[in-house]
Amino acid sequence: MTLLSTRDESKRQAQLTRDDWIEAALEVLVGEGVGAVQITSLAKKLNVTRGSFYWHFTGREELLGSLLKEWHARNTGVMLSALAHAGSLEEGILDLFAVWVDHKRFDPALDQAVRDWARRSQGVRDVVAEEDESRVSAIAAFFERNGFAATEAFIRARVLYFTQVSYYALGVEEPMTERVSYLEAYFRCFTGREIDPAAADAFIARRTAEGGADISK
Amino acid sequence: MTLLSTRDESKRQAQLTRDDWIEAALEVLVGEGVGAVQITSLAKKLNVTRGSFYWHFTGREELLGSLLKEWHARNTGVMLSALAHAGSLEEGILDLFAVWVDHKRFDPALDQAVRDWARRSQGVRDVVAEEDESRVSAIAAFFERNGFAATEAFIRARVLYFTQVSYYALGVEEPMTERVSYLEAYFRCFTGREIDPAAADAFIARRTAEGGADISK
DNA sequence: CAGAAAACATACAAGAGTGTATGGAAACAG
DNA sequence: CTGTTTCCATACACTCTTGTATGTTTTCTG
Repeated sequence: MTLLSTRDESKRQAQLTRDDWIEAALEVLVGEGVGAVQITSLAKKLNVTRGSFYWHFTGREELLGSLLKEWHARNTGVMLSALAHAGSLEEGILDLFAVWVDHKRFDPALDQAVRDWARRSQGVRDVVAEEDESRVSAIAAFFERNGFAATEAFIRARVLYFTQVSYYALGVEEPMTERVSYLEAYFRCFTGREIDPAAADAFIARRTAEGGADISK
Repeated sequence: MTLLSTRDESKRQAQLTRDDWIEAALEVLVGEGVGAVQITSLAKKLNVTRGSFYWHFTGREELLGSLLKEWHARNTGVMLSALAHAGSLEEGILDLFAVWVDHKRFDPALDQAVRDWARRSQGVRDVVAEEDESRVSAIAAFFERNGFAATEAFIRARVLYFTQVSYYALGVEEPMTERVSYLEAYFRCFTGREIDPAAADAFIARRTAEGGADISK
C-alpha cells in the first residue's frame, strides 16, 4: 500500500531522460556552481525523487563527467570557426567580438562556470587548459595570417583572449552603447593598427540594433 | 576525571591567538578555496578542538569576514604605490610587472582565491569589484599622465589588468626566461609604443637574476 | 598561592548530502 | 491483457560539518 499512488504530475513530463538530468544540472552549474549540483536539489527541481537519478546515473561523478562533455561539445568550435572564415584583420577581430557577445553561439556563463569548477578539480583543469591553449593558438594563427610575426601574434592572441576571459570573470557590466564606444581603442590595443571606420560603423550599427544591452548573462 | 589531562603538545604553541586561526584559514583559502575553510579541519590543522575556535570567533561567518579584511589590507596599495612613484612609461609598466611577479609584495594566489570566493558571494563580489575598479583607475591615470587620451588610457589599463588577472586565473606556467622573452611584445601591445631597449635589458637582467622560475605559486 | 579570566576539551544535537536496497507504478511487446 | 522492462518512490544507513552547552585546564593578576 502506498501513501501516494500517483506522483504530483502538476508540472513535469511523464518520464525523464538522462538528458533531462544533464540539462537541469547544467542550469545549476551555470547559475550556482558545481557545489550546487546536488542530486537532492536536482530531484526537487525535476519533481522526482533521488531514486530516479540513481537509475540514470551510477552517481554524482558520472553526472559531472557528462556536464564536462556537454561544455566541450557546445563551446568548442564556435570561436575557431569564426576565425577560420575571416579574411581581413577587421573581419576576424569583429567576428570574434560578435561571437563573444552573441550568447546564442557561445555561452560565456557556461564557460565561466566550468572555469570556476576547474580551479578545484585537477581533471577539469587539464581539459580547460587544453581548450584555452587551442583557442589562443587559433587566434595567434589568425594574426600570423595577417602579417604579424610569430611571437607578437602569440602575445596579441593571448592578450585578446585573456582580456575577454576576465571580462566574464570579473562580471563587467556596461550597456552595449558604452561598450561599442570602446571599439576603436580595443582594436588599436589588440592589433596595433587603426580600425577601418566603415567596418567599425557597420559593426556598431549591427550590435546596437540587435539589442543586447546586457553582457553579464 | 579526564582521559587526557594534558593535550598533545607535540608541535604547537601553548596558546592560540585569533590571528593564528586567521593565518591558518588564509592558507586553506588560498590552497583549497573557501569551501575548504572549515572549523573542523582548521582545528585539526592547529592541533586543537573546535571549542577553541568558538571562543575566538562567534562562528564561521566572522572568520570569513576577517579573511576578507586581511586580503584587503594586504593586497591593496602595493599596486597603486608602484604606479604613484613611476615617472616614465617604461618605469611604471615594468614596476607593475615586477610587483605582479614578486610575490612578497603582492600575493596573486590570495587575490585569485578571493576572486573565486567572490563568484559565489554577493558581499565579497562587491568588495572585489570595488577593488578592481580602483586598480584599473590607477593604471588609467598613469597612462593619462603619460600622454594617452582618457578613453584610450582606460581601455589600455583594462587590457593590461585583465590580462594579468587571467594569467593567474588560467594558471599560466612558463619559466621566467620564456616570460621575459615576451616583454617587448607585451609592452608594444599594452602601450602601443616600443620599449626602450636599455630599460628592457635592465629589467630582464634583474628578473632572471632573482631566480623566480615559477609564476603560478 | 588563591581567585578570576582566558583558552581549550568534550559531548550532544541537528541538518544536509550521499549512496543502497527494495518495492511499486508506467510503458511497452507480444 | 499479461508479463517484462523501464522508471521512479520509499526507507534506511552513513558521513561530514556546524553550532551549543558545559566542564576542565592554563594563564594572568594581585
